[in-house]
Amino acid sequence: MPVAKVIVDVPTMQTNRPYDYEIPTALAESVQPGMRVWVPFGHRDVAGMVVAIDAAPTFTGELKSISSVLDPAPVLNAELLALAHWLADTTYAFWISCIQTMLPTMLKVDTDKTVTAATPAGEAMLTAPEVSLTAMTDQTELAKLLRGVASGDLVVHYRRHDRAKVKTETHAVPLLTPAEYSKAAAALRANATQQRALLQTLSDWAAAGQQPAIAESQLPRAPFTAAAKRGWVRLEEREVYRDPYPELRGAKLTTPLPLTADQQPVVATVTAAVAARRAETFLLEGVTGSGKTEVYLQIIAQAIAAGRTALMLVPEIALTPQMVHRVTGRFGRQVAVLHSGLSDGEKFDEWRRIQRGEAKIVVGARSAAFAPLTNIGVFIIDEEHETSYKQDDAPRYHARDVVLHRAATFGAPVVLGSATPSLESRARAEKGVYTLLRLPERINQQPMPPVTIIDMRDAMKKSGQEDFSQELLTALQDRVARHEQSVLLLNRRGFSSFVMCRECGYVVQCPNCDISLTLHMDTHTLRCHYCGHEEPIPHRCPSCGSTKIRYYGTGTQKVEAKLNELLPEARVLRMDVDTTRKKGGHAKLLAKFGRHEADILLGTQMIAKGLDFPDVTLVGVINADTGLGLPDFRASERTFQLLTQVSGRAGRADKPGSVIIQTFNPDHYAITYAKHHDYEGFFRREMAIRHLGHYPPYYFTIKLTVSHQSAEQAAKAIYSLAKTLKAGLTPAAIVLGPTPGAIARLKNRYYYQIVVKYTREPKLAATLTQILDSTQQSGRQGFQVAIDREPQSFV
DNA sequence: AGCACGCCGACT
DNA sequence: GTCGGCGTGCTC
Repeated sequence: MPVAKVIVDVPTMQTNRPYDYEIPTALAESVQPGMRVWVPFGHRDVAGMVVAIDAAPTFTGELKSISSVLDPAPVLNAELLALAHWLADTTYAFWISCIQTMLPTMLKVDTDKTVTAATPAGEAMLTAPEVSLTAMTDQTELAKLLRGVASGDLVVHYRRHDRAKVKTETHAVPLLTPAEYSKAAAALRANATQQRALLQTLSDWAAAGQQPAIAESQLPRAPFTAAAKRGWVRLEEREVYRDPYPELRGAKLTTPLPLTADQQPVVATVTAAVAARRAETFLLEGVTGSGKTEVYLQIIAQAIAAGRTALMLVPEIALTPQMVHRVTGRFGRQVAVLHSGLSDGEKFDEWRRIQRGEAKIVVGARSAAFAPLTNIGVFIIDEEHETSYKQDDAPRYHARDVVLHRAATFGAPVVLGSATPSLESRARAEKGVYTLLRLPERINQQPMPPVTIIDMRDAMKKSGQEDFSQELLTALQDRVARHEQSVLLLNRRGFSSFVMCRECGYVVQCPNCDISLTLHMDTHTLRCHYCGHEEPIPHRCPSCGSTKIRYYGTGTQKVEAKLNELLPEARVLRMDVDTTRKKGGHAKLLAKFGRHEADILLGTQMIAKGLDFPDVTLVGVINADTGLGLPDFRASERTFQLLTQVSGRAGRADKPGSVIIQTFNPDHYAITYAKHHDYEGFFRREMAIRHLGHYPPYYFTIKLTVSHQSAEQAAKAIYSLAKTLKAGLTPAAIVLGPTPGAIARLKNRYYYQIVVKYTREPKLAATLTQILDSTQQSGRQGFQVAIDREPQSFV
């Protein structure tokens, strides 16, 4: 007797495995792996996912039966089901959580718990025939209802409501001939203007053989329903897709641009791998403006021509209309776009277009790595170094790993593109694991803009300004006078979280770890998140003795005000989380700047990515240092990447551009290599440092976090966890901590963590699984354990 | 996550 | 004597 293996929607360690269910004869034909089902579980009903159909149960007890099937066809195919299993294994996340992240939100089943009256006494307890307990906030009311359940006066129901709403439009199917319509019109009363207009419209549609949506007629719905009753027309509900980019439709498709001598071999090499169905990974190192996007588009075109599909990932922030326009402009409606700016309905519809094979190209942010494309011919990850490809919460996956895994199953090449590849990827290219491809020249042979480094230690003394050097102010003034535009980057990473001397640029370091200390305002101390070292906040600089040592950080609002004061004639556009919160706010601001309605675009990180304005001839970086001060071994890498990227924004068209970088650390290698646009130089230097410090890419890393409402409980748990962990490790592994989390208390929970650096640990996976299991058993009292492989940061 | 089962304090 | 507190264990 066949049984369904079901992963139930109960995200706990104990239930993180398939449960056997009998398939009722009525459903024997319809139940398939990849379908969502509704099953009895314990004392209630829950949603679940069928992951397999087996010939016989492994469970020896009495089986329960599947109550109902929620999907007419599987929502996950065999490849994606296997991917979910692999994802759960590699990220230590619950299987069901992985399944849910792979599906659009609209396919998540909402369960609602309600009560209805079973007796007259029960009726008296309820304000409505059916009362929901899920949304109940009033605790005394809830207690009252639960007593009613206990006494038998009320009965509990578990209702599921599917969010998956398909949008429909009403279409009109004309049933008469034009001649018959004019006859009907003639029979109308003289004042029936609306009916007459409707008959005319229907007659036109009948003549043209059309069955359009009634909305197109500009007539109200009422006359249509009346007409349907008279047999003049039949109304049909037809499914439509919610189109996130209606404005892009109807435009003529762009044609491929001629390739440069650099681009051509890149396209040829990758398309050869596509044709050979070879799962080779290419690292495409191309400077800003070297025409990477055109290369991607032509590779995609080749894959589509070969009858295959293509998946392209871009960072969320780069999914501007500009970018979407380039891809849809080339491939039209074959493209599906997936990103967080879409409504749930739009995402669901794009997802269904992909699943049905109607969209063959997917462009999307991180989670688009799970797009239900079949027969994928090529994978592309643009700006491959971007940290947003790693998800911060469970399942803690990296989109790059997901793509590489899928590429192996499809036998398809992967292109990782970046002007500043992550050290991990560049090192793999060095070792021959990836194939390195280069686009060293900008597309129109333009030189990279000259970069001037301003030493703020001197500049502050001269100008008396802490945010603006005289050089930067003069340059800005000059651009305003010439009606050219400027971009000003305020590097906000690490806002106020570290302590630096304004006199000499000294940042307080840990004596044991070669890493800057983090400010903890709750305890007024500086702490090291690697080894747990702690010291009081100094009042004098330990290096030069100055008293100008303070928390470092500055805000966009403050800088904007300063700018208005110093350059009153300049029109400033501020772009940060506050001004772009609204949907489309980001795009609106950029469009405004593009229309030349401002002289200076002032913003954080988000202005560094994917924007291309021909009239920008000056890029200024107000504070290049903030990233450097972070207690993060990737601080130099991130600073270099940011500075290089933002520098590439100056003078992309016919006007030459220049870059001014203000810093308190003018001699830091991340800044000097960025000045010379020297990625390779930076790579060698940083690799040497990583080697010495036993950091990635020489070592793998894993972070374990324990949290609990009680600080003592959490601390106790992390030490016992550390003991178990160390028992499963070889002596070669380096264990950092336990230390308190960067934010020791979050939402009234206390966090402790351990970081392990290792190269080869055969027992590590088993040990981690064991840790997860044991903390769940003993941890009934609210322990949470999180495992993060290759965390973005150690803090 | 829910929910029941089961063993100890302040009430009708 | 009981009602009910929430610790512990299970859900095919």
